[in-house]
Amino acid sequence: MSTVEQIKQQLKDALGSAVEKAGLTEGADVPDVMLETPKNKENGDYATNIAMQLTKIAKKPPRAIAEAILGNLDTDGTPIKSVDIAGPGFINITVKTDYLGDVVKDVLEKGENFGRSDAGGSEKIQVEFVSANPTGDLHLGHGRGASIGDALCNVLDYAGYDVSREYYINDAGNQINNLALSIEARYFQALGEEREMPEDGYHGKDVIEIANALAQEHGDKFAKMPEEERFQWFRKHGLGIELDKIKKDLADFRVSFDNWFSESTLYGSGKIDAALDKLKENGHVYEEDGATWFRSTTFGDDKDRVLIKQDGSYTYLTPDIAYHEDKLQRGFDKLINIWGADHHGYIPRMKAAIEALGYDKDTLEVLVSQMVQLYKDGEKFKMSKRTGKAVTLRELVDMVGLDAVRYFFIMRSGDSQMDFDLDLAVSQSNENPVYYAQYAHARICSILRQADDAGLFRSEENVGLLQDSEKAIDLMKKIGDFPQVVADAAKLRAPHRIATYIQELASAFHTFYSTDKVVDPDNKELSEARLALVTATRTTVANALRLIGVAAPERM
RNA sequence: GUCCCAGUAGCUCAGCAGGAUAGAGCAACAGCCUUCUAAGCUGUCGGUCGGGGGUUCGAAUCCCUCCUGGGACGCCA
Repeated sequence: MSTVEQIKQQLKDALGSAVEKAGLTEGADVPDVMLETPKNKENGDYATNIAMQLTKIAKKPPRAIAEAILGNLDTDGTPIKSVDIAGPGFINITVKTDYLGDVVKDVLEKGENFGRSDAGGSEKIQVEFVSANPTGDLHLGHGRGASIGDALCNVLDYAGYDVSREYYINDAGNQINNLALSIEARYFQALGEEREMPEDGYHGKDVIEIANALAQEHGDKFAKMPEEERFQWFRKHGLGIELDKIKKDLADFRVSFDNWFSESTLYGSGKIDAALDKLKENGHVYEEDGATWFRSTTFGDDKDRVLIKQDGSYTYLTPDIAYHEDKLQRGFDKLINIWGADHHGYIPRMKAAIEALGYDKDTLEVLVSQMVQLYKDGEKFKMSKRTGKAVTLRELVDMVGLDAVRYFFIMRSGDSQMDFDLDLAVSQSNENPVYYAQYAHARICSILRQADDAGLFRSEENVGLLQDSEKAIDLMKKIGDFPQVVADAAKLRAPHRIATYIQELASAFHTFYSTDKVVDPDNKELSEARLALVTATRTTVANALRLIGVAAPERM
């Protein structure tokens, strides 16, 4: 339990027993004492609305209840410095600040593990994200999904969940056939023959490059090959190249996976039939118009869905159901999928399938990452120079830099559509929020270098001296919040909260820095204490930045 | 037409398992570098939380309805 959690628990215990002693509940269920942090500092360090919540049970006005609680509150041995009643009946609590030194010590002791908690109770969660079809380059939307997914996984892990990252490779469907046919057409074109692209072909430049390379390396070898053999060869080759490219793009984007799950393995293993059988046994499948249907409307979907088409092949849904069954059989308590906004209509049927397979529908959570729109010079920026189509992730990173891209994608909640301002992201100025936090880190590193030169080193002995400064107190409080921020971000699946916190933490530091001199050879003890604080700040900033995949530079 | 997401300061957005006087960054304006990095700090300006109803001690937050923007509605993936 973190230092701040311990304080809060003590406050809750003290308030809880005061409620009981005041005889306000008369055997009724006592609501949990909720502590919140008031927005306004004037209202103390913590506040509780317990008096208002008890109005129904105690049948008294909230202020009278609050007075009764305070009358029975035993503050001895608690961190409580003062309490008062405010507004409609809030109990505001101001806490003694001695514990803040422990926060600093805690950070220094835990280092890169400061912020970790066991809030998640080792719940086994699998997060599936990106999962772009291996038929072309990753684009902006995938980048946002990757940023959110990776940060969410980091946050879940830090908050004590047992997390597994997975990428589902759609390597079995029609789209791969189309890729093969597209390569084939481009290949013949490269040999100088007239060839039309297939109807649903991939017109991207990457396919042309693949075909040109084949023609250059192998000449007309494939033209002489039997059609089926050639097709299979192009299929396998194209898939391999596209997938390798995706893997490299993601690795360069600082995103990694525990497992790359191939859709095609579902076919050989009999898992698709097994899933279909299970749906049939549970009575959710029927035949109509020569097709096999899933009665997903039973579980709230708009309409029933086809599982096996008239031509005998599966729809996209069928192997996907088998895939989710496979995930659940692997023992995960919860599955989180991060999908692009264009797939959100798919959610009800997938949840229906989860339910039809006999699982609680809340076992699957789908987070939708909304559209990204690039802006440049105040206007929409759409076209990639290279392909004439959507801007790829790699191009975006080349334009604005990895840290800025990761930061911009994570600083907004995933379920808002976002405008990505290229000019702002590129600008190396105070307009760009990504530098604010990085600068705090670099500044601290600079202070530590200078302290080192001056022969001053951090010491935990006199951290009590830090309480002389209001700015230092605010900074320590902010640091102490970090474990809870991480736990909340994990629970609410809201990794963007880490970015919000980073801004607040950096702000608290910059404010402190502007007035409180750290390295001061004339005041050794205070310097040592402040060096301890500043080191703790650096650790916290670095840990938070690491969670969202942004670098913490030592110099800028 | 149905469903999903969004609508909060000039701009981009936080806040939304109900809480106090709605926040931040940028922009604008006024200050602060002989002192650890001014990519910084301090202050000012800026709001019918899309409109209208409702629920209650209390609503940006929950419910209904309408408006606007985006997306999805395939035996494609």
